[in-house]
Amino acid sequence: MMTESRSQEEQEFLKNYDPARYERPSVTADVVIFTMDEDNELNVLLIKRGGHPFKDYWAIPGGFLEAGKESVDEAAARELYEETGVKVSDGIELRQLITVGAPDRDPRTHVVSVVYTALVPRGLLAIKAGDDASDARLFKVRRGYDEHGELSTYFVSSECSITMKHLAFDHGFLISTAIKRLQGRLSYTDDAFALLQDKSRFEIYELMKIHEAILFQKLDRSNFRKMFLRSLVDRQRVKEIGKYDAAGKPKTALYCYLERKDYDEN
Amino acid sequence: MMTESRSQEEQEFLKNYDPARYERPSVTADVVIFTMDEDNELNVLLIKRGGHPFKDYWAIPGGFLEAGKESVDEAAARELYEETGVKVSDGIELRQLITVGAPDRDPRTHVVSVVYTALVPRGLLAIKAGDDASDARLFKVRRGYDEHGELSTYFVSSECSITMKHLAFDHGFLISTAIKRLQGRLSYTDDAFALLQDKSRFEIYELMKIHEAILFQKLDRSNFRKMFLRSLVDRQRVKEIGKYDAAGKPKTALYCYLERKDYDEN
DNA sequence: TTAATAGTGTCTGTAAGACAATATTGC
DNA sequence: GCAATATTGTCTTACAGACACTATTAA
Repeated sequence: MMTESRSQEEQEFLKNYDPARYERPSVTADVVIFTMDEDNELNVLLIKRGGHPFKDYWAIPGGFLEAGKESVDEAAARELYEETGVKVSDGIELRQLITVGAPDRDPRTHVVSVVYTALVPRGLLAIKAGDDASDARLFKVRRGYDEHGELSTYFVSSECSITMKHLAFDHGFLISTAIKRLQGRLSYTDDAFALLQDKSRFEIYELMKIHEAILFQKLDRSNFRKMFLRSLVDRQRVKEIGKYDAAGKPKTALYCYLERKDYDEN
Repeated sequence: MMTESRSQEEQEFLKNYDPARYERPSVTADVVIFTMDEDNELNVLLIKRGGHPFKDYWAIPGGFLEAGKESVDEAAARELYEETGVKVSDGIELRQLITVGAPDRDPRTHVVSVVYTALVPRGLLAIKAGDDASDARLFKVRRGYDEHGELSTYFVSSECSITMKHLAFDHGFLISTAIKRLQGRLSYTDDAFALLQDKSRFEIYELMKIHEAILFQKLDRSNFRKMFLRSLVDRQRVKEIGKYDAAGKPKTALYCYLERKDYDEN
């Protein structure tokens, strides 16, 4: 990023620049946070809005960018931390999904939202409602037929079940987009590993459960295993770390994920 | 997008809402515009900045979002139209690429840029420099070894050759990201068709040249043909529209692209 | 004993990539 | 004529998906 001085003339220009000349929108960083629960189902974190607009509606966590102080990525990381206690520096996946900016999507003012997807292992989650929320909890993501016989996505917690359409703002659309992206990326990224309880110690079928949860579909054990051994073990994306117990008896094999430089960004 | 009233209380809240409470960043919509030239090379449209900052540097076209008046997508479409005379309503591909928002990427003020990729057939282009630009032209995108022996991307027009690093702001990074995304999407999207001179009347190898230009790599004619017939003709993405001339003699077969609902969005 | 989980093997169809052979076209 | 372009075919390897068979473990 080149921000060093380029000319005396430019310095002069900048001194006289008035940033208030143009009408500006607000910018938020929102995060669709996914995890896996004890039942091997895909979960999404929703907060119950404590204030207007959409008071008492469920929404994805997000907050306004503090202009001049932080980048949009940093705002997203901050939001993730505030809501879950998880830090990006801990190696959590936080990836840009889409930016939405229709003038009327927020009734207060023109809000441009930069939306991220985060994949967090359940064990690391310490969920707390931020100051703008009255509640925060995980919802199981399910696909099923609604009252009109249409296949649609809905969200289930211990206390309530809500449909995509009943979320605040356009958040139903955003989560739907996030799920489709997650499904599309599954075969050529390491997204599934990010949802493992322990990346350095897992069984094949643990990973398969994650694939199944994301795709909403049962997979063939034999074929998944073949894929795993070929695409991951043979290509050194993953290492076997022993399949015998202390007594030397064969046990279910354990594997360890090998971190790599990122291959899809930049 | 739900913006209808939800409660009397919320109406009251909105009446008293003061949008000036928070410091806001500026938002721009920038567009990386690709096309193919007569030499079957990938081209990108750059403008020469007419004012500070980065005066006289080459940059991708873009402009500030008019808050409250237009969506970010509309701002990008407007920018595309101003620079090339091409309208999204004419069926031009305009796709979100990435949003960048570091506080210091623009020396004037905190600018969040939502960056799009546009794929435009050469024949439709009517390039004109916008009011903030002193020049606008197409540059061939090439890969080659720089003075340090590093493989890098650079841009060549009839008059000058510039490297990625010498573009304004972080635009080198943005174009680089756009190219990688284009390459990655090539095999599972219809991006290549968007660059055809005439989608309803083209030869197989015309499409192959586009693939080659995007991948910076020669392809095997025989194998490309097989892929084309299997994945595109058999699956009705494309239709043969005759391989005989008026006299009934066999000619190079012509194909017609069949429009479809989008499969990657939503 | 049953049911669920874990692991292996087989068969088919499809597809990618390398490469050879043969037309056709435009200078 | 040559060179570039167009078309077809062969061969090998790889892999996805369907499915059958066998162990092992836990209730």
